[in-house]
Amino acid sequence: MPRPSNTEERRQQIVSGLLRVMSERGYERASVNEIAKAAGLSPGLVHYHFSDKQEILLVLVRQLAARARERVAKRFERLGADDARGRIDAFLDAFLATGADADTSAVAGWVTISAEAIRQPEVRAAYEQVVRADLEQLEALVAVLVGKRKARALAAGLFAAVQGYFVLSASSPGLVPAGSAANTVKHMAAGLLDTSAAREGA
Amino acid sequence: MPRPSNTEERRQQIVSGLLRVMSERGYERASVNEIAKAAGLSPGLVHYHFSDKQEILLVLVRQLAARARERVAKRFERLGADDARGRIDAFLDAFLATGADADTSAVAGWVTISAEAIRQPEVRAAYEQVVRADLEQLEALVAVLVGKRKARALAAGLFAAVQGYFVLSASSPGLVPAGSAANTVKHMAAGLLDTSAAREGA
Amino acid sequence: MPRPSNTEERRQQIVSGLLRVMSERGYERASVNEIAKAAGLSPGLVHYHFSDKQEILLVLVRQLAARARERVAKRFERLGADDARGRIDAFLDAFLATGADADTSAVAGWVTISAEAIRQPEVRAAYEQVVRADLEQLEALVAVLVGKRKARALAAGLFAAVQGYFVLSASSPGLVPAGSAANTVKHMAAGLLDTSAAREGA
Amino acid sequence: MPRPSNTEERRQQIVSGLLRVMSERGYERASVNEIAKAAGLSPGLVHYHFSDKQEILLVLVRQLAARARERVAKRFERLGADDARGRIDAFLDAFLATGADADTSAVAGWVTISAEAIRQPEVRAAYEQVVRADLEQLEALVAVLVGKRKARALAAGLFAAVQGYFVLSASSPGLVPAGSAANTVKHMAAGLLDTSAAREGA
DNA sequence: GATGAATGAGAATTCATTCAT
DNA sequence: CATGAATGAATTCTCATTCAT
Repeated sequence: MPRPSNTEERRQQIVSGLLRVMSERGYERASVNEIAKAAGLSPGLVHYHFSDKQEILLVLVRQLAARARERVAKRFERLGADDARGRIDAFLDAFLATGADADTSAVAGWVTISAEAIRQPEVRAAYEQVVRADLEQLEALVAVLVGKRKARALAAGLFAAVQGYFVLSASSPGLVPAGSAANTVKHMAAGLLDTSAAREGA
Repeated sequence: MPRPSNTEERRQQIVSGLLRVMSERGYERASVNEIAKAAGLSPGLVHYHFSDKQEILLVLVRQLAARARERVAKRFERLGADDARGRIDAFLDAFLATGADADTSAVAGWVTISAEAIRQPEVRAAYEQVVRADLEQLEALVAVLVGKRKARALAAGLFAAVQGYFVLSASSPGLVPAGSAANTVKHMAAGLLDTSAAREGA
Repeated sequence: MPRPSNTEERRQQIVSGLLRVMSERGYERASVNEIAKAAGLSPGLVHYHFSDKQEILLVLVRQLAARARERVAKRFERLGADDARGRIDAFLDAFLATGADADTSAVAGWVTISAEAIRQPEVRAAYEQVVRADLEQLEALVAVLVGKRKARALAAGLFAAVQGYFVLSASSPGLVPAGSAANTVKHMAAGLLDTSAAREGA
Repeated sequence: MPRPSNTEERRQQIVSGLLRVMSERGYERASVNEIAKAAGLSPGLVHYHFSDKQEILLVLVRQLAARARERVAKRFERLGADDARGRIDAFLDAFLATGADADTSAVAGWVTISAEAIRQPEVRAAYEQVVRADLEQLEALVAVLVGKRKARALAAGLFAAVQGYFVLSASSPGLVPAGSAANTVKHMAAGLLDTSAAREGA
């Protein structure tokens, strides 16, 4: 009679431990020992559940992305299926209203991940996959208003603004007026989409 | 007759070495040995010219910022002193026209620095200082058009978009339509500032 | 009614697992986890049936030796009890005809065991015991032809050649002409024993 | 004025340290720390002079082989260039007279290397290269007496006997009559080559 | 100024073994 | 008998920094 498996719970503890330590010390300096300590586990157990440190990071990438998607989905539920403008705002709110201001360590973690994606091919692959999915979702919403031709660039611009707020709020909190991020990006969206839509329509 | 000091040249070589190695391997994995090799110098000499690795990074932060300021200033020369809109576009072009598309390693280096700024207090201080200076410059330009009250938030939004393009182009090149960054942010600026200015003026 | 013991079967699975893994990775790198996996069992069970990793190795030593003895005995059955020359050839064939050419992993395992015997006293003891038994058997056969005085050294020489073929075929397959081992050692035996016997007889 | 390089001396110390420790504990259990201790150096220095543990082993393989070649060459000096039989005996003496009996740790090291060559591709490559060179040298000598057709197999047989003596003397000293190795293999050679030569000539 | 050898403190990772179930 | 989670020591390797020359 084997002991009931608690692997998923343990893996989750470890992933959370990585996020906690990483947001305080960066990925490289997040030693497996400290991750284990933060998770309340022994160091050896980390490598029992994960083949290496990078694998923990990859799970974290997907987990943070999944959380964001859930926030988006939850906001979408309250909106009509054809309210493209409302959905764009909801998308931006989902990322910035609770992302940049609220969950400091998730934002710090995400920015750290972005930087790691520059050189670690597997991290980059995971990062690109989730970014591509988000971008495509936003692009589809934008396309309703301005047409497919311009949608990709405009969506990228809005998404860049979101990512930029993450960076600035993690690296230089205090420089960005508190609570302004979501509103400002929604204004940007309005400016981009209304004038574009107008011109497009003309 | 003492030999003429080549300290400044050596320091520059080392800083450039750090940028090169860092853009390929990140800051933590940029070992002093590799920095020295990239600089064509011996490892020992690095510590003759810099007290520690972090000091090289701090110089690099200021150097990358100075280059950006120069690009801005050069573009300003061609514009009238009262052409606020032109100056905003010039500012954004200075960062994105040559920044995101051209100098890959500088962009990768800058994104890496942003992430390091999250935890290393001295890096954060240097980073914040240059970001604050840039932001204040942009804010002043924006204030001409929309008034001081809203300028900070709007400038922060535009600057966030710039930083976000850096991140995306470094971590996920290919997801952002090539060459679209500068134009999209200028459109954002137009949307933000024209509607704001209009409402402000009304 | 207790369930019927499958201990022997399990032990055999584990020993075979060790041989398989060891022939691919060596003894030290043959982790208990991999041995268990190769045996289709759980890691914990390995230590239920064996007190430690070395004990598995000791059983393997005796098992490989027993297999060789069986091959020798089987070949002896076809020969007259007084055909000393035939028996020597049969002995050599038993080791080399199927040993060096056929069962790659057994040969690799045996060579690995030889090396482990250099430092692990218990492995050495088991190894020496089986080597001594083989040597004494061969020595007795040789003694019939050349007398006791020279038998030990000549038997050792032939046995050394056998062991050497094992090493070469495991470490550098391709350097030894395929299929030549048994014949060459039988020629060696002929040369050694006939000239010795002649001189002895003279 | 840099400190004069002592790299070669250090590398030699480390290689000797590996041989010493390896002959007592095997390759896997020869920890870098102990190698360093045996070499009288700090652990970090080992990795300054060698990229990894395996590189030390590769140098050792070539060094042990070079020593054997030198012993062969020294013995050849005393012989006429056309004395093929004398040269074969000299070759065998060079390996066995001082090899198996005298330099215990070199023999133990070599046997250990043979076993490592089974799985580590780079070790195998280095091992095969030196074995091939030795074999070809012996084959050329043998070919003078028995013709090219049979030379390879006979040379391999004699070389196998040499390697087998190494294994037995390292793993089971006491089972081989002391001092008998060289003579026995020379008798084997005589038996093989004289009967072969006779038949060849007939 | 310059060199590159040297140090020693971590870092990730592996693994035999134990043990609760 | 059986499972597989858990432990903690050991190991290889990296690296900023120092220092003799």
